[in-house]
Amino acid sequence: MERRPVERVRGTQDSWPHDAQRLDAVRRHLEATFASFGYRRIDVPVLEPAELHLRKSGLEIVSKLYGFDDLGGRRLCLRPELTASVVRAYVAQPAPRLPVKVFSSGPVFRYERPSRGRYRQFTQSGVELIGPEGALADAEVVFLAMHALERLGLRDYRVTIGHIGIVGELLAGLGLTGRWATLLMESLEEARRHGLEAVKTRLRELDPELFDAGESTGATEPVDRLGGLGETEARAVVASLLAELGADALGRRSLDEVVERMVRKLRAGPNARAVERALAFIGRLGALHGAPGDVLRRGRELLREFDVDDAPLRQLEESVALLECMGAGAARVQLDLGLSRGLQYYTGMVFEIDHAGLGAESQLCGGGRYDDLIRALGARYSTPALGFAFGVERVLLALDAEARDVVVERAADVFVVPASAPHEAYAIRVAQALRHAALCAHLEVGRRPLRASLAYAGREGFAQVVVVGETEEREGTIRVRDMATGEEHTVPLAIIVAGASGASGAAGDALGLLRGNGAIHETVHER
RNA sequence: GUGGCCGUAGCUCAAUGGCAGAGCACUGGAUUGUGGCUCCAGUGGUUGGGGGUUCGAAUCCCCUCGGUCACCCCA
Repeated sequence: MERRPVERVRGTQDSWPHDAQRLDAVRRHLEATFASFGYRRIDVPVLEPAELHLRKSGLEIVSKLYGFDDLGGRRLCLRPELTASVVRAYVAQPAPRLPVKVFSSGPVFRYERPSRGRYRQFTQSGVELIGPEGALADAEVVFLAMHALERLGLRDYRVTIGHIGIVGELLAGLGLTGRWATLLMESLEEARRHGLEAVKTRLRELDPELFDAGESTGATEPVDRLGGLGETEARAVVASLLAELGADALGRRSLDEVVERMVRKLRAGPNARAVERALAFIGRLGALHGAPGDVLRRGRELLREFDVDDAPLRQLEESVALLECMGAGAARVQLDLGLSRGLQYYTGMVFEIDHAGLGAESQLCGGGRYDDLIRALGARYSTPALGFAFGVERVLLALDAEARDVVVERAADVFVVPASAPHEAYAIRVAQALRHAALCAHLEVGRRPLRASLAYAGREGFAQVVVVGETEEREGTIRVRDMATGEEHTVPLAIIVAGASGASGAAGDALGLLRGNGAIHETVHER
């Protein structure tokens, strides 16, 4: 038989009661805030068809998907986030009336290299708001996320807001769609962090043909070297040119293949120019970050220069103004027009919340607007929507970083000890009576010497211990020991029983004694 | 995914090529129905795992698993 212990799966955690309670307390605080804004819980599966997350999530998520085939040969995955599942649920059964305001919490999975604050299984808690469009909805969702942190007592966080729609307008204006639009969207984040040259290098590797065509023809002077020729004519021209050069140069490729490639390449001029122009814009846009007023002003200038519709920027401006109304001032909020986020379903406002005390994994929350996702997941209609999710473990780390406590409320604990074996039955009755009176009664089941039980109760921090033995059983009483003072009182069991069914006077006194002045506010804090 | 550091008792750590140890914790006793202090005794280790070098490896080398830090990316 194998003796070695079975190891925990990499990137997962065991949370013993102390930590599990803290996590649960944070999650409940977040959910209470969501509820206070009118959101209600929705539960969705941890297990989903892999396709759900392959459709619109983007390479980043897809490459980290915990996927597998089940016994029926279905391609499944452990969900990497909550939004897609909630939207899937909505598409399957749309609510009769909009808006839909739901929150969900639970484990999500990403196959990454683990480190502090980054786990393969972690807990997300977030909201989705389906229905409303416009700046007020954007602002309220961001404010909700901020307010949730405020209510936990956090102060050292910062919100960064951007808007994917700005690049979207530009690409649409340049007629860029499909693969290139996606590639360029992805480049925004890269440009922001590593500069435009890094983006160009990557794109050149990805599609040297198209890109070099743009470079060689010159970005300022686009040339469609096939003029207005139709497809058939163009191919004929290219084929005849090749014939003049001699077909030997063609190598193993068939003539048709080569002709098609060349036609495509020669036609690449305008497209490549569009890419160039988009990149120039993206490079400039990615550099726009900082205080809202400043960024908005520079953003307007950039859009005018490139002749791009400034509707997204105006909406962003409105959201910032509304956030200010809500009390979320510029001290906490900054704009970053290069912010694009890894999930590709975002279409409009996007935001992140970071905490200064967390080092490399500083992001507490991420979200944004995903107006196309509902259609992308199969609905025949399109519905605007937005949402965000917190990383609950990271919120916990942030609380630690700010030396904040999480308050866990619970009933008082009482330790019930039979003084000797013959009185175990009576001790059981006593414990049950205490439980009926809304106390947490821990029965000593170890059958160890009384002093060992008391030593244990002392170390464990029980405020009150109930000892019952021969005398107590005969008299129908319990002996209550205050562990802090060593004082003991004898209380008739009948009073406790009466107290359980709404009592006053003596019963109230007795229960107050056991509770040590009512419910204990246990402060749980890891140091 | 790339690079660095770490892994010895439940916990914190010592032992740098020569008998695997200490403190705390845990269990029992001194004290038969009364804890915290004190004293005595005890349990607990394939030194993360596998292979190699060596008369001899916790120690040196290789592989691997796990953790962690910085990148990358994200919650």
